[in-house]
Amino acid sequence: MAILEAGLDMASQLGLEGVSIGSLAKATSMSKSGLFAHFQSKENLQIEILEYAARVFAENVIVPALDNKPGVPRIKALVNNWIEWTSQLTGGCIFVSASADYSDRPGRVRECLLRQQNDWIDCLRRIAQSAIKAGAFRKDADCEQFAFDLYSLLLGFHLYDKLLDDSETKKRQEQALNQLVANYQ
Amino acid sequence: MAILEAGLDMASQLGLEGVSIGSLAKATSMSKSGLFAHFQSKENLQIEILEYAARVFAENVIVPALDNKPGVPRIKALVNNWIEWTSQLTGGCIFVSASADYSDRPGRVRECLLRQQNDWIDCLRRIAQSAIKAGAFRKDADCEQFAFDLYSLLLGFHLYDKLLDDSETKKRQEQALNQLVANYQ
DNA sequence: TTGACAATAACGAACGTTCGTATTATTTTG
DNA sequence: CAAAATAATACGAACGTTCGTTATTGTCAA
Repeated sequence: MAILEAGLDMASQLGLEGVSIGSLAKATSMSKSGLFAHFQSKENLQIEILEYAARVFAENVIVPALDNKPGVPRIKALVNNWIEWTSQLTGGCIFVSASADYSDRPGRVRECLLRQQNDWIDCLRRIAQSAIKAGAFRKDADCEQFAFDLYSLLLGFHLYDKLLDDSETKKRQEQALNQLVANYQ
Repeated sequence: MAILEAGLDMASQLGLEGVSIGSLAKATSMSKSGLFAHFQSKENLQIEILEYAARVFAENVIVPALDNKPGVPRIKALVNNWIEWTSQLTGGCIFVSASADYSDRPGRVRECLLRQQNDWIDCLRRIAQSAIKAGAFRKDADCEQFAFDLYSLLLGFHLYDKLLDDSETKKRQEQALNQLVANYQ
C-alpha cells in the first residue's frame, strides 16, 4: 500500500506520533478526508503503519538471514540486514524510535509494538538456539542473554550511526559483534 | 527551576516534542503566556530542558560515580547511577528518547543534544582510561570501543526495562556488564 | 524617607494554523 | 445503475505565538 509506505517513511523521520493525517495526505497527493476514510482513527493508522513495517522487516531482514546456515553466518547476515534496513529508512528504525516514544504511553499502539518487540527478541533467541544446534555456540549458551546482548549492540549502532557522525561506527559494530560471538563459542 | 523540572518529567514521558506550552503551563499552574515569557520560543524551552537535564545528570550520575576508585567499582557505580536516573524519570532517560526523536530533525535542539551525547561518550571513554591507569584494564584496551560497548548495554537495558516487562532484565544487565568488563581485563 | 520611575513577572484574550474527526457530496469503477 | 473510493466542507480543540495590561519589586533623586 502506497499510503503505508509513505507513512512508514514519515514515521521514521518524525516518529509515529509525528505522522499527521494532513501531512500524510499531502505526501500522497490525497485529500485529508479521502485518506482518513481508509483508517478510521489516527490510532488505526499508526497500528497499520507498524504492522506494515513489521511485514517489510520480516521480508527484508529476517527471511533472507534464515537462508544462511545456522551459526555465525546467519547471525552476521541478520545484523547486516538490520543495518541495511535502518539505513533505508530516512530517520532510522521505526521500532527503535517507537520503543522510546511509547515506553510510557499506554494504548493499543503500545500493545502492538510490545508484541512485535517480543517477537523480534524471540527471533534473536531462536537464532542463538540454531547456533547451538549447529555446534557454533557452546551447548550451555544462554540464548536469552544472547538476544539481549545482540539487540543492545544494534541499539548502540543505531544511536551512533543516526545521531553522531562517527565514521568508525561500522568498525565499532563489527568488533563488538566479533567479541559477542566469541563470548558464546 | 520548577518549570524545567516539570518540563523534564513531561519530556521523559512524551518526548521533547510532546511538551506543549499549554500543558506545561497547566502542570505548573501558570498561564500559557506567563510561562512562554520565560523562554521566547518552544525551541528555547526544549533546549533549556535538555540543559537542565544534563545538569541533573552530571550531578546524580557522573559526579558520584567519580567518587569511586577507578576501574570496576567506578564503572559499576556509573551504571547503577544511570539506571537509578532512568528509573526516576517517569518515561525513561530523556537523552535516549531525544536521540531517537532528533536523529533526523535538524535544528538547534539536535545540535545541543549532539554536543551532550559526545560529552557523555567522552565521559565513558575517560572512565575506561582511568581503568587502564589503575591497572584494572589491559594497557592496550580500546577505550573508544569500551564507550560504544557500555553505552549499547545501557540502551539495551533501557529498552527492556521500559518497554518489555522482563523481570530478569536487571540480571541480564549485570551479566552483560560482567562479561563486558572481563573482555577488557 | 519618600515619591517617581523603570524593570520584571504573570496575566487573560486573541491571533492564525493545524490537529483529528464527522458529515455530506462527488467522482470513479465494476 | 449500484457500490466503492475519494473529495469537499466544517467542527471543536489544541497548537505556538503576540498583544496589551496589571501587580510586584527594585532604584534613585528629591
